[in-house]
Amino acid sequence: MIENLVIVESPAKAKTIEKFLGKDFRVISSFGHIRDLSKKNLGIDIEKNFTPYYEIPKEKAKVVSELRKAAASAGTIWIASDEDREGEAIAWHLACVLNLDLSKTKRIVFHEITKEAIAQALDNPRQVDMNLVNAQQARRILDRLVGFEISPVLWKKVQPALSAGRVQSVAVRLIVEREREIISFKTESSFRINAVFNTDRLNGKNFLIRAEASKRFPGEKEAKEFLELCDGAEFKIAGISIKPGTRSPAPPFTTSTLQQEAYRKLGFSVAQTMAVAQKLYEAGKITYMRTDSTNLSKLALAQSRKTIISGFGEKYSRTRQFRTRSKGAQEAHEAIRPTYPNIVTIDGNQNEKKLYELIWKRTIASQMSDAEVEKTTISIEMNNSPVIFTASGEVVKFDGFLKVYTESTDLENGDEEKSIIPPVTQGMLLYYDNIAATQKYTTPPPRYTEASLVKKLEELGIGRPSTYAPTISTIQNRGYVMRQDRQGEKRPAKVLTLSRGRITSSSKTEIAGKEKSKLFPQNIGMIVNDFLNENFSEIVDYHFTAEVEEQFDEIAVGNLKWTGMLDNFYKPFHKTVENTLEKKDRRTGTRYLGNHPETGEPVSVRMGRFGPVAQIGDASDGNKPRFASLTKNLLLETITLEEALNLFRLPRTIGEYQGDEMITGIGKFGPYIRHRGKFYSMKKGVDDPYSITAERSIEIINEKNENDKKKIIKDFGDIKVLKGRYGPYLVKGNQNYRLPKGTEADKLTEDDCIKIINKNNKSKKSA
DNA sequence: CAGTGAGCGAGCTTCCGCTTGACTT
Repeated sequence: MIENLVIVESPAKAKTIEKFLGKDFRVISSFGHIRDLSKKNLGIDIEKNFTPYYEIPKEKAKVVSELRKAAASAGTIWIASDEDREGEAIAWHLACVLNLDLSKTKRIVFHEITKEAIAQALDNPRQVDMNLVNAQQARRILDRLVGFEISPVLWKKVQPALSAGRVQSVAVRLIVEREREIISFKTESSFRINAVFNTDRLNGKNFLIRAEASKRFPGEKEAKEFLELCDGAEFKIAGISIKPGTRSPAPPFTTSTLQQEAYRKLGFSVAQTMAVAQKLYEAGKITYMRTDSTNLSKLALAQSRKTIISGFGEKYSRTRQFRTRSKGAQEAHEAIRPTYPNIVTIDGNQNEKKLYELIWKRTIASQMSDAEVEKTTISIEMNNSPVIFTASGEVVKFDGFLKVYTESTDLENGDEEKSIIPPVTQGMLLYYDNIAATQKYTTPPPRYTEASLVKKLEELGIGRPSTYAPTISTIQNRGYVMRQDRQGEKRPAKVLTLSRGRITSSSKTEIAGKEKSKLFPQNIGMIVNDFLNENFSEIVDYHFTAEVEEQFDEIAVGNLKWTGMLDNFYKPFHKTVENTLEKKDRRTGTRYLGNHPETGEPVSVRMGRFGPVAQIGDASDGNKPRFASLTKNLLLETITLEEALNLFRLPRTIGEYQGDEMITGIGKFGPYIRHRGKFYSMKKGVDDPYSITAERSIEIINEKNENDKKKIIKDFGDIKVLKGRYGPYLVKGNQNYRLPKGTEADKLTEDDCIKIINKNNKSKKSA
């Protein structure tokens, strides 16, 4: 018998809290929600006023039985789930499942994990707030209705196993619409003028000033004319402005900003960031990593202050509390921060160390003084043109928080060069050293990265800290979008240079459209998006979540009945579902591209059973049509007749090697050469299946065979011991097997291998 | 790891938000 049982959501939190409480307390965790709507059917009885059917999912059975056992032998039960809508629902489900009397159940919330805060919580128990619980039920049921009524429409009208939802469908929409902006973007170019001035005509002891003209010139001709003007011009400093300014630190991390910075500074994917943060949290090194709050506890503020003063001095400390600005924030947790701000570095693997350091810097910087800067701008006028040149520079007078941390931006920064401006005076004459007119192209809006998509979703109030990473995974798993690279294309950029009275012309090549790990919409994503836009515009509207959230808030304060709210939503929504099922055609994304230049047969593209496909000819003519799959980066929406016809040139025979044919093609994993039934991948960016020579192909085949030979540690015919990425492993047929820990691979006999394989097969079956 | 594109038709797929393991080519 335990006197007191406290139930929290997270086991790591349970562990810490238990330390603060005496022997009369036991703290256990529910591991999040313990019940959910039944997975079979809809899980909601719509006729009976949206009565939900809750079930304890299989994977929660063990936790629940342990909770029941603990509850049965406890004196007082305190439910300390998080202080937000979901936490309140967890408290209610716990009370239901553990057969607790709601009027007697003690509901408490911790605002920070300190002895005083916990004592204060225990002194102020309240009851479960049913209005808040009902707001959660409305949220949950609405999401189920949207997801489970629209997805089956997609199975019928587009393709099986697809999905739609309040969050994921908007995420896809953002990516598709951005892609279309990029597709329709018209690149233009103009000439930018950059000058290097001398303070002295002679090349003696002087200063250089870099400045840019306020005007850009549309074409080469205009740029050249301006340079000619510059050659005869007198340049004079017309004005100097020195402005003091301050820069302030960014607020401490939330889930979303951590994901963005970890991507920008460390190159982590959203899922990777969360996995590493989870490890740090479990080790007690940082506070909870799924939060929308920028709030820091009093303890954290005090400790940060102490750390800053002892490390950098009093001058660098400025205690601040940041207001959380994001839409729909529920602030059940603190910002993400080091548990002990005085600990600068930690033990752990490289990624853990790097992420911890980032969190430490961000937290500490947020509690430091503003930086003081001095921005100098000088304007340089010409006596024969109204064009003004400006040079600007920034000098940091006091570094403040910059001593430890600067936030990165998403923009590919580059050409804006901030230099130190030399001591000059108004009216001073300057002499050009050189003036260059460089062709600059406009760039389309950037594609989303995983992290910038999270940022956008957060701005729209769509999704929660616990779902950002899973949502990004879902839309990739469904094939709606993919993380891809693009090599980019070369394009010429003209440069005209004026130096010593002469204008020379040259051209440099730059790479445009190079992309690394960006989110690209896939054909099926675009088809589904268009279908949803056309038929369910309300659901994929960017404001839909915000609007229903307002109603959930009304339910939470008791101003709105949750069943009535659902009824208002469901009636017209369900009608739309039925109408769409009844009246709309299947959507295949078919486009007719034109006729074959030789045979005159129609050429079209569409979404086929196995993905996007190009087709020559028509089955109704009695002839058999020819088919070819679209390659990865081709879109049904933009493919041209030429590109479609090109697809039919593969696979092709390019010659013989050792008496057998070599055939090139493009498969699921890119361009390949097939020889004697084996596939050899071509090198990305080097080889091209349309133009590769027989000699080069033989080179690739030999290289791959050599490498495969090196991988073999032991060869028993059917069974082999190979060297893999994670160390040695076994192969039999097309099955891989792990070796037991501590096995010496090079001493294995065939019998040993058979034993390992049999053992592995057995344990797989029993699992 | 890499073909496919006729059709038959049963049975399956799916949401968002809270939490961690268990599992690894």
